[in-house]
Parts: sequence; C-alpha cells; structure tokens
Amino acid sequence: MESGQPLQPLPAQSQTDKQESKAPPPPPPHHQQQQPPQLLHLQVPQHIPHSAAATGGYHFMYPEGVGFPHHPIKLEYHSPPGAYNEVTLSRGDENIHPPAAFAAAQCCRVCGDKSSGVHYGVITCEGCKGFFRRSQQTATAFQCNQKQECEINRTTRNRCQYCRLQKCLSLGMSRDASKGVRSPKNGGGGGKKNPQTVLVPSATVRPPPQLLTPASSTTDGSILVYSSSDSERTLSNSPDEPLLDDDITAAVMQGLAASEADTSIIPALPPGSSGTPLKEERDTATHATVPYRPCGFIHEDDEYEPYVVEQLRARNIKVTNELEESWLRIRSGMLIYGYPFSPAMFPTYGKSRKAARAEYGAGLADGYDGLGNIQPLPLPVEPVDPSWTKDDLLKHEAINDSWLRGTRLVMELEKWCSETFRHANAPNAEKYKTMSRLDMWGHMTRLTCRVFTGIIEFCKHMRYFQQVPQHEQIALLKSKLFPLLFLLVARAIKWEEEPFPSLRLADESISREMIEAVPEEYEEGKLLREAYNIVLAIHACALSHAELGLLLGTILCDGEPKEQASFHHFQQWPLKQFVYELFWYPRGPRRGSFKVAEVLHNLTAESQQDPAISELYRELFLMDD
DNA sequence: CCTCAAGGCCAT
DNA sequence: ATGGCCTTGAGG
Ligand SMILES: [Zn+2]
Ligand SMILES: [Zn+2]
Repeated sequence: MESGQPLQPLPAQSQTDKQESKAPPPPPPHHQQQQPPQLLHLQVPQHIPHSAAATGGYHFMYPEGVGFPHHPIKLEYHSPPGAYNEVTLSRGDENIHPPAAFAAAQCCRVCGDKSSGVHYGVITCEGCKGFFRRSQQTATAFQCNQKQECEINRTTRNRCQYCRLQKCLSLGMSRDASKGVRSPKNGGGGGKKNPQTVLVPSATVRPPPQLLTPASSTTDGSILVYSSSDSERTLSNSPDEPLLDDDITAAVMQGLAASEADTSIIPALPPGSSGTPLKEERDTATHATVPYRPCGFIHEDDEYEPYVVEQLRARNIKVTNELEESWLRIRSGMLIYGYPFSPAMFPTYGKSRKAARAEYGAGLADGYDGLGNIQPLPLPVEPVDPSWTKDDLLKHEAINDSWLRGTRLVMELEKWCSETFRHANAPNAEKYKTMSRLDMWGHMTRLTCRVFTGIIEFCKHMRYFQQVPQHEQIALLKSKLFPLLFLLVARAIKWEEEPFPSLRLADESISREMIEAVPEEYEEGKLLREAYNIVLAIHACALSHAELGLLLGTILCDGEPKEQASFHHFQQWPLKQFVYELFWYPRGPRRGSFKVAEVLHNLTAESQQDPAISELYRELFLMDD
C-alpha cells in the first residue's frame, strides 16, 4: 500500500493561535516566576522546585521505576551524570484526576444532554442510560411513526422510542459493554468472544466514523463549526483487507485536507477594534461535536479505539484478543511512518493484557493504546528486513524508544490538562488586552517553557539522543522544540468545552481572546496565529497516542531536511512531510516566507535584555552556532 | 479505602 | 414511561 499521495502544499491559513493559560491566577509576583531557571546549559532542572508545585504547576517527569528502564544518562551539559536517574513522577502532589473524568464532562452521544459518564459502553446521560436499560429489561418492540430517522436530541428524545433505541444501538450501546471490553473472561477456552448481547432484533449498522471536518467558513458567520458529515469519509469495504493501513492513511490525509480547507478559522479583527469579534457569536454558535475523539480523552487502558472497532466491524473481522485492536492500530501507524512492523519489537504482542501484566507488571502493561507493552530494543537491533541499513536500525530503535516515552509524555500532558481544567476560569480577556506587548510575550514564553522542560527531559532520556554529539543535541532541540510542542499541544484541545477550540497550557489556557489581543502586525501575533493553525491541523489528523508518540520520535530523530531532495524522500510519510512542510518548507499564499524559527529568533533578540523573558528562550533561539 | 458503572427507587 | 438520584458491587 502506498502511504498516501504526496501532500499538497499547505495553503496558508493564518489564523489565530492561542496559547495561554487561564486557570490559576498568574503566579504571585514574588519573583517573576521561576520558570525553568536552568537552561540547556545548566541542563534541565534536576528537580522541580517545590514552590512551583505549590502554585499548581505541573511538571513532566518520568514515572519512577514504572514502565521504562532508565538508561544511564550520558547527556549532561554542566552537571553530574547521575542527576537524572532518580526522576520520579510527581503526581501533582495532590490529586491527579483520572482521565476518565473527561467522560462526565462531555455530552450524551445519543441526545446531547449532559452526560453522567459511560453507560453500556457509550457516553450518555442518565435518561438515555435508563432508557436503554429499560429497553433491555423488557423486550418491547418499538415502532416509528415517521421514517425511522427521527432526530434525537435533548428535547425530541422522547418523541420516538424506536429511533432513540436505534441510535443507542448504532452508537454501540450494549448490555454488557463494560464487561466485554474489559476482561475477556475467556480464560482457557477457545476464542470465546464476549457476545455483545443486545436485546433487539434489527441488525444495526454502525455509521462510519467521522473525522473532524471543518465546515469551512460559510456565509453565515464563518465560525469554526466542526460538523460530522458521513459523506466525508469513504471507506472501501473490500473484504480482503485485514489491515487498516489504507484507512488510517486515508483518515490522516483527510484530516490534513480538512485542515487545509479551512482558511479562515478566526476572522480578522475589525480595524481599530481591540475586542473580540466573536464574542457574541460564541453564545449562539454551534458547539463542536466530535463523535470520535482520537486524542484519547475517552480512552482508558486497553479500551478499544472506537475508530478501529468501527473498521473491524465493517469488515467482519473478529478480534479474539482484547489487545489485538491496539496492535492493529500500532501496526498501521508504523506503516504510515514508513517503518515495518515486527512483533519482536513488542514482547507482549499477542498476549492478553492479563498475561502481559503477569509477565511485565502492571506499570508496563497498562497504558493507552497498549503502548505500555512496548519495550525499547537493545542495540544493536536485528534487522527486520535484510535491506535495512545501519541507519535504519538505529532509527528504528530510536523510534521504538521514543514511541514509548513520547506516549508517556503525551499522557502526562493530558493528565496535567485535566487537572488544569478543574480550576479553569473564564479567560481573562481584559487582562490580555491591557498587557503590554512585552508582558504578553514574556507570559507566553513562560507558559511554553513549562512544556519545553518536559520535552527536553523526554529527549535526554532517549537513547538515540544520547548517542548524538552534544552540539548536535542542542541543535536538534533548537530545531525540534516547537514542532514537538505543537504536537503535544494539539492533544490539549478541548473541542466540546467551547464553541471554539481552545488550548490549555500551564496554569492557564490559551484563549482566543489572548490571541486576538495580539495584533497580527506583530511578529508574535503572526506566530500565534500560525501556531494555532498548525495545532488545529495536527489535531485534525486524528492521531492516537501511539501515532503521536511515533511521530514525536520520527521528528526528533530526523535531521532537519536541508534539501528538497530529502524532502521528497519523505513523501511517503504523510504526517512527517506535513510537519516538515509546516516548519521548514512553508509554502502557500498566506504563509509566504513565514518561518517559525526566524520569528522566534527575532522576538527573542528584541526582548533580549528584558528579564521577563525566559532564559531558556534566549538559550534556544538566540545562540547561533 | 478509591472509582466507576449497573441497576433500583420513586417523584414527576 | 421518564430521569434524577441512590445503593450496590466489582475492581483496583
Ligand atoms: Zn441522552
Ligand atoms: Zn422515529
């Protein structure tokens, strides 16, 4: 299979970006914020200052002893080697709220009412939960007076029982969903499948999964409306396609196309206006509805990926192992990135979760997408394919390694976000509007530095990274930090919270108000808008944890493409090419010659003398080799 | 202990 | 019949 056609040059979509946080009030004025006091030079902080934790800050650290082995850290800038061996996962010190809490905050998939959690396998409200339970308890045959396509929403849900139940079923509600998904009781016997028994005759066909499809700015208001139109997604149902590679690739390509199509995510500020033009529309705008949240907010442990489940069912592929779906997706993801899949890479491949846990422990076996089962391979890696070069092997190992770590990093970010959301207040638009340009920029740098610290730590623990000469390490970091940042931040979008996507970083969220408060004429204004587009585009790719972790690794491990030739070499890797294009080969009408790295350099240079600007920024974007 | 979902209860 | 709220029990 080909991994998709070459991407079209991204149309420039400049829009807004946002970034900022909002929750807890800005850190006390004590000092200026002790963000990462250390730099690359000084190396990443060996331990996070407690004061930071006290302010609610969350720091990315690696779980202690869980999961992955700690390699001896060879990377050291100015400090003792063993310094990072003892990193432990500071669980926010107080409360880490499980991602499961997300489900309760979402809307009922059936009627859109406020949900109270997952019921019968689907996020539903109390009403729909009870309705479905009753329907299963008493086998009553409903019937529809209309065309069997009644709309089901909060107010109409009681107008037609038939259609309501139909919708429940089509969304996958089943009586023993929780048991079926979790533990395959089929201990010894044959491939007993937990029959997802449903007490209803008519077979129901599940609708195809839907990708985020920005309803491009339309006449009405050009608001960001993510509609889910079935027609967007076409799936070939050829029976002889056990793998999902083509579908996933197609999904990715579609996500990219969707992001391209959207050329005016946020309207420009009216001349002379300092307000938020969308303020009014926000109240009336249609809330984004994302049937399938690929970014993992509703995933937990080895829960099936909804998308994969759909694909499998569409093909009548039976899954006998609860982990099988995860593997299929991982396998597909690898193909997308151009790396062959080898079961040898994953010691727990094909094993049940229970067996995996028995063998490797809960810490390793648990995890999203089954990624907890991945173990880095020792070097040298045996070639999976005879044609592999040594470089292939090294990168293969590196990516495998980063996959695990990258996934953890993403998970950390999401946990951190979930914690942040709890205390989130409304964006303080007024504050942003009155901030000086320098204050605003300083604020933004401090926020991003939080994540940078986590990324740097992540990189330093990668074996591949450790094997690169020090000066190259710094160069790698300098060129990859922002791409990695955006990849991570793309996961932090809360689509359903507001009519408009909003990023959450650090203690606050990056609100549209803030972005809009920064004039586009400023370089940072352009940067913010650009970043916002990039993040949305990446988000539209619908990456799973596995895919994102893999992408993190490939981005980090690849040198910056300097020549067009190498650029073309990546054409069969749609996502990678996509990222490269965003950062290094900006093309398209609006994008022009905009380059993230250049802007950062200029901005940092301009504000060099100001103490409010993080040292890390100076370190990263000012020093030239 | 904790979380979470299933199912019961009962005023509407 | 509905759905908000509670208890129950499994799992951790
Ligand atoms: Zn509902
Ligand atoms: Zn009907």
